[in-house]
Amino acid sequence: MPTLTSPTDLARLARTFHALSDETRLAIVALLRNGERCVCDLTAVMEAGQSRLSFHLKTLKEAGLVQDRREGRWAYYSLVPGALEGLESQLAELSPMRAVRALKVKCC
Amino acid sequence: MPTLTSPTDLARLARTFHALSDETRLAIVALLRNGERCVCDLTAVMEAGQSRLSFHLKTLKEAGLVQDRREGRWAYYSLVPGALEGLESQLAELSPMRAVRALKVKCC
DNA sequence: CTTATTCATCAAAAATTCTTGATAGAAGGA
DNA sequence: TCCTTCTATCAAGAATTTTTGATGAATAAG
Repeated sequence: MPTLTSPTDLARLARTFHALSDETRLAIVALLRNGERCVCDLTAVMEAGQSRLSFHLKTLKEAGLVQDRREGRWAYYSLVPGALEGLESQLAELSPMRAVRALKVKCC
Repeated sequence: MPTLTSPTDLARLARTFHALSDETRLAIVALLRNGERCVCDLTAVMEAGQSRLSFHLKTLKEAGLVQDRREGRWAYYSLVPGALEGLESQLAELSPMRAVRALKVKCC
């Protein structure tokens, strides 16, 4: 039975949510839904200076939500496959209705 | 087509994630899965002073994640039904694989 | 080799968030 | 009424996060 009450789990989950708790970072994630982008693209599309963007990308990367790939002088960032889906699952674990929903599935 | 790119949406979503970005608040949510609790219970169970807890409960309440009910001198807090599930949906919208999953459902 | 571009990192300042202790209100019991 | 309990709020300080501008490394082009 995964209870998700361990302080360690909660701390890690809190850090992940923190990565998504900023509008700039959410906008980055929304952009990356459409695929990989280099930092220069992101700086152009969003209204953000380069070092500011770099800071937020680092935050997202440390949370395991995005990954980067170097090519020449460009850094391409993309969503880590499954990361958001994993967070969804953890959120579901946090929900009080999980048991009920499981029951419904069994019944129908 | 809900794109979830509107700045307003992102700002609200960011605020919701912020409410969950703190270990103390996550612990509160985890506790409230089992049902309503008065503040005095929470102060006892968690290692937190009363005004600290009050601050975090207010944060969760303003994010629409918990609600309170007064009874005599006690304040009972509980999860807002469906709030976490709603957040789950928004997270799903943010995920790049949504379209693919929809396709899979169609195919199988 | 010199220059320009892309990006990460650093330090300082600004802004925000969190904690703490004090105060006050509301409710109930003696 | 007086006292205690439960809770919210406030202000001050502490801590953390974010922004900004500067610097430097790496890459490539002229």
